[in-house]
Amino acid sequence: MSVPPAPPRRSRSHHKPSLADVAAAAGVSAITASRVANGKANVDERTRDRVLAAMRELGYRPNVAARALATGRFRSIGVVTYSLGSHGSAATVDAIHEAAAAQGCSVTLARASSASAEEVEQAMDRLAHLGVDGTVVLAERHLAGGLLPTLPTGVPHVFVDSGMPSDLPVVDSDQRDGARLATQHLLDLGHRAVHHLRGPAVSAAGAAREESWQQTMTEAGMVPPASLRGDWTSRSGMELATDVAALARAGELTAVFAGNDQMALGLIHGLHERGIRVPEDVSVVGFDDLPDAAAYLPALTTIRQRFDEIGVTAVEHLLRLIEEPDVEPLRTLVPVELVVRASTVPPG
Amino acid sequence: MSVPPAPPRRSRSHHKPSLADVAAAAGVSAITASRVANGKANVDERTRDRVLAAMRELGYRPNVAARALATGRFRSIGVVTYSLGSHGSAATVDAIHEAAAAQGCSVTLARASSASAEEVEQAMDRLAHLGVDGTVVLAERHLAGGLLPTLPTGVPHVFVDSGMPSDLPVVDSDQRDGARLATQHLLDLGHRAVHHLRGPAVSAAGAAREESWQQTMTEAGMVPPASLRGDWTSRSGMELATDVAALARAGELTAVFAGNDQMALGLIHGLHERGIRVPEDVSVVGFDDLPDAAAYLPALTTIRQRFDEIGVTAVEHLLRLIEEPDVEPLRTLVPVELVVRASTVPPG
DNA sequence: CTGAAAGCGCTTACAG
DNA sequence: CTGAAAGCGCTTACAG
Repeated sequence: MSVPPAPPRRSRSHHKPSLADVAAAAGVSAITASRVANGKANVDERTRDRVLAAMRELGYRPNVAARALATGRFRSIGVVTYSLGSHGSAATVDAIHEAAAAQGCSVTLARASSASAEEVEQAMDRLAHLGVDGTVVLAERHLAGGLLPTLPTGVPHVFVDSGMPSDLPVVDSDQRDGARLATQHLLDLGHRAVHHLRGPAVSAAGAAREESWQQTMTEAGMVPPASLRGDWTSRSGMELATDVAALARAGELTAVFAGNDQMALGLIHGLHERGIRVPEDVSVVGFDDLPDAAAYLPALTTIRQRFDEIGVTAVEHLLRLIEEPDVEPLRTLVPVELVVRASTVPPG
Repeated sequence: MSVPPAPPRRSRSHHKPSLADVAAAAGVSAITASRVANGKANVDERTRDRVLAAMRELGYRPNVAARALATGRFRSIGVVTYSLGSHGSAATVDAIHEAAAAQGCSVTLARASSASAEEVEQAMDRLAHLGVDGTVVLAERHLAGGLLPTLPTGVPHVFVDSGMPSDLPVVDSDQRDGARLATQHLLDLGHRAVHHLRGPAVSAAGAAREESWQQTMTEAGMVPPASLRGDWTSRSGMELATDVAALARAGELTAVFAGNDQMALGLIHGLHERGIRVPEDVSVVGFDDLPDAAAYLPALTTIRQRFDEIGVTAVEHLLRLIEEPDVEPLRTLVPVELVVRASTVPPG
């Protein structure tokens, strides 16, 4: 008497279980299983339990591709970024990611490997292929501006940290207020010769900080001197120390508002090498409040940016735009804060 | 005489054009259009040009969800990370992203908001739902170890920067060699009392560096003193300065190998506050070579990690595992390098 | 070199 | 509260 071959046990096979497998195991239709998978209310409690048990038993995972294809929504947002190298962009991406996850959205990265408009454009193009419901773009003005005409249509965008035209949704730190705070702090300390070490020409944030520094000086009755131009790196700060040292020795400079913490750090290093002490001879204020700013020598007085809030706000805006494409685009300015430490004192 | 209404021009509608639209516009079948979209060779050149032109004209973008559903491949890799806060993880993610993009893969982030094993596990679970072909996990040993039993099956994983069991694919800096290099550098300078400021207990990298420091000391005929324990932050380095200063004053310490640059920075700050000079009184070596390490005061001697190469290698391994699931898992040690700057000198 | 047909796994109205 | 049927947009053998 021959033993009949065991029937193939489909639902136990090594193939990833589908909703249909779950449904079969639970003795319901795929559509009911789908309802359970999506947490819909209109399912009998006992049915739900059976389906849930089947899912657990089979190790069911929904197939996002199928879901996306059926719904037309990817539940994913894209982030275009030049690089994660700067603390600001890394922290912002971190916050974006957290906020997106809280909304059940995943985050897909698209990186523009160089700072050229084409690169950013290509990155966005890739994203458009990648299946996202919207994107947040971390980029400087010239980049974002250059790619405006070619933005992939169909999905909404939110811009962070850039000086985009006012009819576009933008989230940014209150750059102008930060620069005002920094400059006024130095002025309040009694400095009259407050110089500015600005960021690269292409940076909208750099431009805003410089303008606000100028304005603050002017309103205080001072003539703002020519600003020095760095490129955000500590190396550029070190190099600029030559000029700053000369000005300081000539008595034309007692304080510097650096466009960011890294340049401030480099500047302090360079001044030290030339025998000029911070803060005794020159006071320095930065911008960003990097995680280690309090550990610099001297501990750095700076403007704190709320990268976390920028990220959260950007996601909030983007999600609203995804839901209601016709809603008015918002511009949000995230407040900054002056953090006084040891690098600023009254002029000697 | 009434004008007949214009026929609806489907292919020009605001709806996203599908491959079928492209095919219709080009006068070919969808399958031929698909071949062109995927760059297959077996298409007549003139046919290809027609299809390409139609794609351009319609602004066609492939629907990744549909493609993934049909092929079973997402062309996307997941990255599980605790946070992008540290330069190391941000730089690694950056490199992963670049390498993945070069292979036509997108990168999806999954963030474990706390350093608990459950969090990392949940993050991986989310990724499994998110549709990735594999994941690279940036996590400390205890985390990765704790979640081993529950790793989502079906997709391969590569671990970075963690002390996983040897049968798992791991990519990591050569931590032991780095610690040896740092310690030996101090020894070669003539220091005998080389202390170690180690990372948190849970860190596999921290443990490896400590062990290698101990071994190097022992092999040089020295008895390694008790190490001090920080948590990677510059703040913890500042706090540990109290103990280090006491040891230095007692003549029991002339050099410190700090587990990372941030702790080194904080330590130097704390020592300075207590009137102990680096490098005149105490030499300090870090680990990482952060972008600003050369701008610290003094410029920091440290061990350079090649985060870019770690990321690239991790992607390489993962992609191979995706292609051939049965391939032997590899462990790769990425070389590190000693960078000598101003924070180390012979003992006074 | 080109195409007709089936199917990937899910959800969405529409019924009942 | 539950289900049958169609369809999301693409690709994959299989023919020719």
